[in-house]
Amino acid sequence: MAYWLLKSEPESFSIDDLRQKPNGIDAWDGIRSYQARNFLKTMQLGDLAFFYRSSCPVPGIVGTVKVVKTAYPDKTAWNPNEAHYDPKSTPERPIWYCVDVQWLSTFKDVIALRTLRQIPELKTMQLLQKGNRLSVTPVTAQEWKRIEALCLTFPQAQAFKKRL
DNA sequence: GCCAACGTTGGC
DNA sequence: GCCAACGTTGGC
Repeated sequence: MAYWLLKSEPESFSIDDLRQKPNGIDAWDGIRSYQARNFLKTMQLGDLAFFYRSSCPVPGIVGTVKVVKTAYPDKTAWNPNEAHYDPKSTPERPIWYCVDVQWLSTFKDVIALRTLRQIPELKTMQLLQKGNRLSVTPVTAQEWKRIEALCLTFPQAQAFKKRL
């Protein structure tokens, strides 16, 4: 089982948007970076991911999700009306892929990027590396555990633990 | 709004 | 295949 971090801008897709989908499940689509796509393709059923919100007043981790469907062609790439339309990708030769994720938990408080930077054990996080722009990054088991420990100080910790 | 970092494009 | 120009991301 692997751990990940998925970025999303709350103005386009928030963790509440995901939670309100049927069964809290939706496609993590619109990824148009080869590096990020390659990570998507290595995801396995049951992998866990942090939901990170970016481009907002307090960027940070807001909850967790689970991979419930492994990589399959991203249909939004074929639709000219979609923001992430890419004519180079076709149903016959798809370039872009997505996975399905299911909402697991929303933290009572965001774990701000600013907070993450202050934790010595998290210095290795890909998210925190200089110039990192990848919207899909791997998280090590140690990093996951360290952040989970942070979560357990939050009031909603019980719910979080139960769901995992 | 600024700008650093980085990926992509396209001329050569 | 090089690399300058350009576009995008995303924190601040």
